[in-house]
Amino acid sequence: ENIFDRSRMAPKTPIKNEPVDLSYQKGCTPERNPITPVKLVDRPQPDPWTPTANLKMLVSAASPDMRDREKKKELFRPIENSEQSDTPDSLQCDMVDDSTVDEFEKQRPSRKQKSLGLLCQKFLARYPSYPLSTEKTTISLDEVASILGVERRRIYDIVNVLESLHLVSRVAKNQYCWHGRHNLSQTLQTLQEAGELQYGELMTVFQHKEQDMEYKFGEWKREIITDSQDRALLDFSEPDCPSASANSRKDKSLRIMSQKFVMLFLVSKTKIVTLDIAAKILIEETQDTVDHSKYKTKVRRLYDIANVLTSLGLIKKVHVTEERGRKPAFKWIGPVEFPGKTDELKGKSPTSDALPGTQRGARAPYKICAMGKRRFTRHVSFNSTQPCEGTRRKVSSEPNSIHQERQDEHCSKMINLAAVCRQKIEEDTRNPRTTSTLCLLPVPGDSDFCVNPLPQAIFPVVQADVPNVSLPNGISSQAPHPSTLASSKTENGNPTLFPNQPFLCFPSSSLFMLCSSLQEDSLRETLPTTGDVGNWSAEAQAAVPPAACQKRSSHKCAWPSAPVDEEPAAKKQSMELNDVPLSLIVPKKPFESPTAESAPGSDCTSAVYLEAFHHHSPEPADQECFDSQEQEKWSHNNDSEEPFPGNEPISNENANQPLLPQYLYVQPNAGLSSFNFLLSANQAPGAIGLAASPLPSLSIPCVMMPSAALASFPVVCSSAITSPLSPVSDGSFSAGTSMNFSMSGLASTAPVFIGTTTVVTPKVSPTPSVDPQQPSHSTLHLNPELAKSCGAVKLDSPVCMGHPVTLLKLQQPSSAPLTPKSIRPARHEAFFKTPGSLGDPVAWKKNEGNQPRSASSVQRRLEISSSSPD
DNA sequence: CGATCCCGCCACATT
DNA sequence: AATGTGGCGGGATCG
Repeated sequence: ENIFDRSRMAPKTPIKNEPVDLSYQKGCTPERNPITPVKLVDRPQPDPWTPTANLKMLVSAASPDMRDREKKKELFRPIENSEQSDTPDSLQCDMVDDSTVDEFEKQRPSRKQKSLGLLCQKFLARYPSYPLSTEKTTISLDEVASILGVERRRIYDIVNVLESLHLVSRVAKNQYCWHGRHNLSQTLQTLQEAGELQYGELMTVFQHKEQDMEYKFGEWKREIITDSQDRALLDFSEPDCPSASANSRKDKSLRIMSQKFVMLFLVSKTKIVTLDIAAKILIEETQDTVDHSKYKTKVRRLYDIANVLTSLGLIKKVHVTEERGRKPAFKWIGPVEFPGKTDELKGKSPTSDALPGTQRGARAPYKICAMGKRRFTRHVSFNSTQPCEGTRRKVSSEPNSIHQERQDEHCSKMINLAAVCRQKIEEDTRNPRTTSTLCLLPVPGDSDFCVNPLPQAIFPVVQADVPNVSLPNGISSQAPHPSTLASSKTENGNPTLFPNQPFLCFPSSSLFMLCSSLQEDSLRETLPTTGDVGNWSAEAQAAVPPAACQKRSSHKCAWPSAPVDEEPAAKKQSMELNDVPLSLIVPKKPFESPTAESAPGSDCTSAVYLEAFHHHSPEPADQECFDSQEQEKWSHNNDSEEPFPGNEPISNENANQPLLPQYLYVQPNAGLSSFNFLLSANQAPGAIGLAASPLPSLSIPCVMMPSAALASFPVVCSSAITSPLSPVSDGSFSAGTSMNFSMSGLASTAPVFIGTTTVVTPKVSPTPSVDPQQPSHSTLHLNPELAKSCGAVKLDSPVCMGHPVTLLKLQQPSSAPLTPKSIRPARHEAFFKTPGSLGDPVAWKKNEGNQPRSASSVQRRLEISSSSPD
């Protein structure tokens, strides 16, 4: 419930009603709610006359908390409340009272409904995950508490944890400032490093045999005790001046605990920490006198923290079974790797400041404060920038380092994206059935690229909504076009699994990197886990003029060869820029120009860049980044050759070209793109060359999918694409050349098929020359064709046991926005729609709490942007 | 019955 | 002194 509506809730919504409820109501008709708890509440079937009920009633009546209950009750009966408000009659009230009592009794909101986790979600739903830098959201504890219908005490619990991660900061009494997740990755990185120092070794021990653990633990404790004082302070950024602010404060424990808790995760190899261990470690009590009560208390606190972290989508509950049985534990599902070289990036990105329209610019100069102290110098942001003041409270923490935000954001986005993907994958791996899946099927043509034929080779498709969770506003949330939406839903419902089908189906809104050959060492390339991602983007950014980054809106294709200078024309500004998850990769090769030429005519929703990517292989050793477990998992399922997008090793040696892996990268549209693709351009022999005019010269094993500007669409590609065949994109693409993806932007989301097989690739309109401008026409024509082709494929090739669904998708999208004018509007629409509003409720629910948040943020952004002409 | 964790008392901090 | 914070743990609920 909460998840959906946040769109409407303005921070200052009247306290009267639960904002959530209101929105909810608006969004859905009451009739639809039957299943929701609310419904239950409404049900006037008071049966209060059970002994228990009476008793409870009396008690509640007598107790002061009656109020609260009333409040809660209201929360749970959104509809009624709203009605009431509308009809201000005492009568109503009375009725309410009666019913309330009864109802109340009956369904005293279950404990769960009042859980801290839920509360936290509500809380988070009120604020954008990635607030615009310009908007400073202040949080009034009182207000929030009343709005959410809880005592302030509870809010403290939440805020304290959030504060420990720098999602908020205390500004004044009763006032907090919302920062969002912009700096989250950085914070986490800092924590990781700190954790490494503090717990690294210990955790290692823990993870292994418990035997020596005890011993180690004791040793560790002693150690800690000796110098921990110092350390502890360090870790906690807050205490800017540890010395000054008399560490006397014993408070902050929740914050500190929270940070430590997070550290444990980050340090842990398995990313799983049991409460038991965490509690023990965190007690840090001098002696092993882990007195039970203390332990108990610690655990209780950890639950509190865990709830919040869970709401943030950073951890999830799991159970680990050990000799003793199963223990409660939590698994880290947040970003794992962080760009190691923040500093470098910083220095490197010339563009950052230059970015046009960057709101950031408006910000006050940030000070870099060396608060970090010894080891944290680097992570300035971590500490509040203020000079120490007497007390912590006084220190109004400045929004954490604003500097290098772009990079950070960028990186974090990447990371988040990756994390999301990974998470999703993991989940899916576990329950393939529940989620839509991305199937990588054996690709006939190219072995390098080939996917494991095993049935297991099912990859989760990242739903459009999924990415939303962690992604910054623009990025993940592709505002799906209505039609798109429909299609996507369909997809959700039916996992795109084509047994034996030579297609690769990719979820939209995800970033994938496909490479031709697999190499062990290239693991670091793995999208999800690696910190490299950040680097890439950073690099790319640096290399490419900022302007180039965005602009699908402009419809111009920024080709590498073609200077991005045109970009300025694009009005869309920097706003989105920040959100652009990926940066363009500038082609280093000359051959690109041809491509550019061919493409120029067409509007590109997204810019496609080809680039010879050199891995700087900064850290060959990076493998570690990769969660070993994950690796195992993957390898487990597939013979080591998993072509999993993220993990796929980069093609290398076999590449024809001396240049190492080249990637074809499609720049997502600013903010709205559905997904990004990175494909290795290196062509392995037999690799697919894109026949399409755009990249003829390039032999690209794979084709990238354009990020449909607005739409998220699935891409299907067969590995063996013969040159003659041009990938067919949805109508909008007019199936011209693969490169025409750009056009897709106009089109709604349509699945893209890239296939080698003739069957697969219907040559709709092979002509690259297709005018992007008139996608509509082509679209029309094409659609039918596509449909046919699809049908043909389906029928003809056993390979494609494809679901009809898939086919449908293809057709649907095209049909929607055919008219030129519609196109425009469509886009516009897309602009304003957020996955949240459009998305499938179920899907949303499935996702972690953060999704909603991000969505909301997106929405906010969009709304804001709306004001300005596109 | 163990896992969770709500609830709110009450000490301490800040205003 | 009033009000803000938040440690803390009893005990209710959940599974």
